[in-house]
Amino acid sequence: MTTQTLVQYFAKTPVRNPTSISYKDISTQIAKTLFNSGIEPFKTTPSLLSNLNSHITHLVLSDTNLPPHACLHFFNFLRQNPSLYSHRPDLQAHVTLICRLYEAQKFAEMKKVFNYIVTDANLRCSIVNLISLIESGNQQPKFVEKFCDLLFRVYADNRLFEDALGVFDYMERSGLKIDERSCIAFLLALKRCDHIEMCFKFFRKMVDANVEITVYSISIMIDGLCKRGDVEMARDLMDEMVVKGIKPNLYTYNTLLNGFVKRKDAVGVNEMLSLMQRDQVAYNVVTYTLLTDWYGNSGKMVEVEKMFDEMHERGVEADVHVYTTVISWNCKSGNMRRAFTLFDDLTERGIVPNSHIYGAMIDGVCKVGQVEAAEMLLKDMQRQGLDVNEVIFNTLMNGYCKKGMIDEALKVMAIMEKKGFEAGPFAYNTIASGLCKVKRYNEAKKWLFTMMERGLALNTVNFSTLIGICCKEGNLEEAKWLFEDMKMKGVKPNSFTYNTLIHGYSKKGNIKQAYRLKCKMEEMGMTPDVYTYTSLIHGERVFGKLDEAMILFNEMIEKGFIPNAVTYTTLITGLSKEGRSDEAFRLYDEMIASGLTPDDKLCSSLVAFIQPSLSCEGFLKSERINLINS
DNA sequence: TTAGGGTTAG
Repeated sequence: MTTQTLVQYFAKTPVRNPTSISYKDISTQIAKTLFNSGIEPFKTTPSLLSNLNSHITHLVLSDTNLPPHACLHFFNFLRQNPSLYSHRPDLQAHVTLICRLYEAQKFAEMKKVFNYIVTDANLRCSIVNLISLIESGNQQPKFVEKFCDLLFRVYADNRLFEDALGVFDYMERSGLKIDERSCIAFLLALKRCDHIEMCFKFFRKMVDANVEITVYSISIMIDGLCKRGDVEMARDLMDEMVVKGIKPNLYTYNTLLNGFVKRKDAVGVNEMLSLMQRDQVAYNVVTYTLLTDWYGNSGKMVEVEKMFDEMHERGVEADVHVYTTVISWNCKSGNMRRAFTLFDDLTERGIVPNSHIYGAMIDGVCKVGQVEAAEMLLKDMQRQGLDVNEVIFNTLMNGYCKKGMIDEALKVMAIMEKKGFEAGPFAYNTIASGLCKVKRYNEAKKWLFTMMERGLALNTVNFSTLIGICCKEGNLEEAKWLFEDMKMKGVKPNSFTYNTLIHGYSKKGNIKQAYRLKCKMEEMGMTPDVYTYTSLIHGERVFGKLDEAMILFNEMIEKGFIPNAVTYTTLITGLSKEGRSDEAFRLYDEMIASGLTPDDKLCSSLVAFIQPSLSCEGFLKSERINLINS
C-alpha cells in the first residue's frame, strides 16, 4: 500500500459534509444496536448493514460509547462474514480497533489484530506508513511503545525478519523503550530458522541499543552458538556475562553441557559439572538426560545406570526424554532385556510411551536381528493410537535390509509412500546399503540414481554410499569423480567420505593417494580415526610393508585411538605371513587383554605356525600362553 | 522468555 492510499484513508471529511452526517447517523445507530442487543440482530437481519462502508466502520469502532469488547465482536463479525457487505474491514478499521483494545489493555487481542495486518496481503504496508498512521493520530508515547512492541513481536512470529528489524530500528531511533522479552521472541524465531548469524548480529544490536540483557537472552545466544558448533565462543560468552554481573543458571549450564556432550569434549563436560557444583546448581532431569547420553556415547553403560539411579535417589522425576535416552543406549549396546524392563517401568510410572521410545525399541530389536519383535512393537504402537512416522518406517526398512530381506524392506517403502511419506535420502540410502550388503552393487547405484531423478539432491551420506560402491567395484576413477562432483555441488564430504575413499585407494594399492587424502582431511579440520588408520595399515600390509604399518599403528595409539578387532587382525595376519611370530603374538595378547574376540581367520593364521594340526577352537582352548612359553 | 530424546553410510 502506498502513502497515497493511506492519505486517502485518513483524509477525514469534515462533519459539515451532509453525506458524512448521514454516515455518523448510521454509525450511531449501529453502535446503539450493538450496545443494547449485541451482534445477534445483524446475524438475523443482514440488511441492517447494507449501507456499511469503511468510513462508517471506522466511526462505529471509534465510538467511545461502545466498549472495546463490543467493537471486537463487531469487527470479528465483519471479518467472518465478508459476504454480508461489500468489503472486509480495511487497514484503518484494524488500527482503530487496536487503539480501542489498548484502552482496555487487551494485549492478546491486539496481537491478533496485528496478525491480520501482517498476514493479509491486502492490508500489508510498509512500517514507516503503518507507524505514521498512529503518529498522525497524536497518540500517547506509551501507546506508540506498545504498538511498536506488538508489531515487532508479530513480525518475528511470522518470520518477517526484515520488517521486525525495521520496527526495532524505528524504536531505537525514536528513543522508545525496547522490551527484552520481545527481543527474545525475535531471537528464538531466528534460531528456529537456523539464522544463527543474524541472531548474533541482532544480539549485538540489543546490547548497542541498551536493551536490558538478562540470563535468558544470553542463554539463547549460547545455545545458538553451540548448535552452530562454536562451543568455545559460547563458553566465552558465558564468561562475558559473569563479568557483567549476570549469573548463569541451570539452563545456561545445561545448554553448554549439551554443547560439550555433542562435541564429545570430556574437558568441557567436566568443567561444566564442576562449575555447577561450585555454584550449587542442582541437576534436573535435563542434566541427567545429557549425562546418560554422555556416558552412553562413551560406552560406559554402568555409568549410564548409575546416573539414572542417582536421579531417582535425588528425587528428580524421570520423564519420557530421559527414558528414551537410557532405553536407546541399552538398545545400542544390545541389552534388550534391560531395554524392555525400562519400557515396562515407564508405563508403571504413568509415562506414556511415544514414537521416539518405540523408535528406539524397534531399532534395538532390529539391531539384534529380531525383525519379528519389531513388527510386534509396531502393532503395539499402533494399538496405542500412535501413527507410524517416517523415522519408524526407515528404522524398519533398515532392520529388514540388515537381515538381507530387501524385498520386505521395499514393501515397507511402498507402504510408507502409500501413507503419504515421500521416500527421502534416508530411505534411499538404507535400500542402497542393504543391496550393497548382498553385493547387488548395480541395483544399489540405480536406487540412488532414481532418487536424483525424482528431484531429490544427494546428501553427504548418499554420496559417501555411492563412492563406497564404486570403491567396492574397484572403480576408483568414478569414485574420485563423484568426490569432486559432490564438492562442486556444495555437499561437504565428512570423515566417513574420506575414510571410504582412503579405504578404496588402500585396497587398490594406491597408498600414496590414500596418504594424500589423510592429509587433506586433517587440513579440513577432520581427525583421522581408527577406520582411517586401519585402512592405511591394511594398505601397507597388503604390499608387505609391515614396518610402515607398525609406524601407523603406534601413531594411532599415541593419538589415543583404541585399535579394534579389524586393526589387530590386519596387523597380526601380516606379521604371521612374514614369519614375525613374536610381534604377532605380542599383539594377539594385547588384543585379548583389551577384551576383543579374534575371528576364525585370525586364529588360523596363528595356528599355522604353531601347531598345524590344531583347529581354531582347539587353539583357543589350549592355553596358548603355554605353547608360546614352551 | 532460555536447555534434553528415536532412524541411515566406512
